[in-house]
Amino acid sequence: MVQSQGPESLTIGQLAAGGNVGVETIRFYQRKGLLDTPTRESGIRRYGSEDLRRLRFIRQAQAAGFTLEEIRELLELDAGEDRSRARELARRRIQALDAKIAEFNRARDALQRLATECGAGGKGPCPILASFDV
Amino acid sequence: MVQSQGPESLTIGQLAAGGNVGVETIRFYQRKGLLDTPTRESGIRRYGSEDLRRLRFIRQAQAAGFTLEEIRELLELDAGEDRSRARELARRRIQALDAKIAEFNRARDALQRLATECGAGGKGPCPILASFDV
DNA sequence: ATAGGTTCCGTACCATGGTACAGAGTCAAG
DNA sequence: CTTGACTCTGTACCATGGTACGGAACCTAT
Repeated sequence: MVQSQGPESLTIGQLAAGGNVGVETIRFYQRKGLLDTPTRESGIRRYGSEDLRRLRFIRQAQAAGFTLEEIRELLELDAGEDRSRARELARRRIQALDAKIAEFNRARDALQRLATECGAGGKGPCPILASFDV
Repeated sequence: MVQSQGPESLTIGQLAAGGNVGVETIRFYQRKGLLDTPTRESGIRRYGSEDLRRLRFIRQAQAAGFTLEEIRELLELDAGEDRSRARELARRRIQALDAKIAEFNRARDALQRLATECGAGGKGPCPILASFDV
């Protein structure tokens, strides 16, 4: 096992574990420009807590529905001066999220209806298609 | 222009238009077993309102987060007798939807925070990563 | 009867977000 | 000083959900 040398000197495997992703995913993000590839003093590259923070951000942002490409832009923006662009991206995404949340709630209702009707002890097939005919 | 002959005799193009998808998408769904491929009396296949209903169901179910594979199963179930299986799928999906809705709400809050902090007229970069550090 | 828009069928290609090697190098513990 | 775990680089492959295209057949209005 590779021994830890503090939070500022993680191997790629430790970084991956810390972000709950596979090593290959880290490399994939590096190729996409989402994480940078540190220079190496020895044969092995070392990562710090900032990398871990970025990695975790990526996963959060993904969960918020951002694409990797959008996340790449957000990461650039985080360092830059363009406040309006960041606000714009956030605003758009909030709208998309609101739409999705509403849609999911409608779907939830339809499924609830389905589960109820289907559980009502009747016989024959469940009216699956019908349960979505709003 | 191809003339309509009533709701029970749609061309693939009309079906596609009615379901708000492209013709190629219909064919794709046919290949995947989500829609069936009617026999043709003449050189051109004809579709009916039941096909349109299935097509619309597919889009609804997709919006509810079902994969095409799951949708295929739902469509089979709709005709069959296995009420418990359908209920099970619905139940699982409701749980997944609830989780997603909660996640999206959290993300929404983070983005709202970001937009606010970022819009507060300060100078320098927005604390994008920080806004997701819960 | 011919031109145009559709349809048919097969196959190829695309984006997104990874995942899986192979072969060589590195590193730490025993 | 070897062994075993881990890393590095490059390239290939995967699933999902489509989208595009070529060439032939078809169908309808003129």
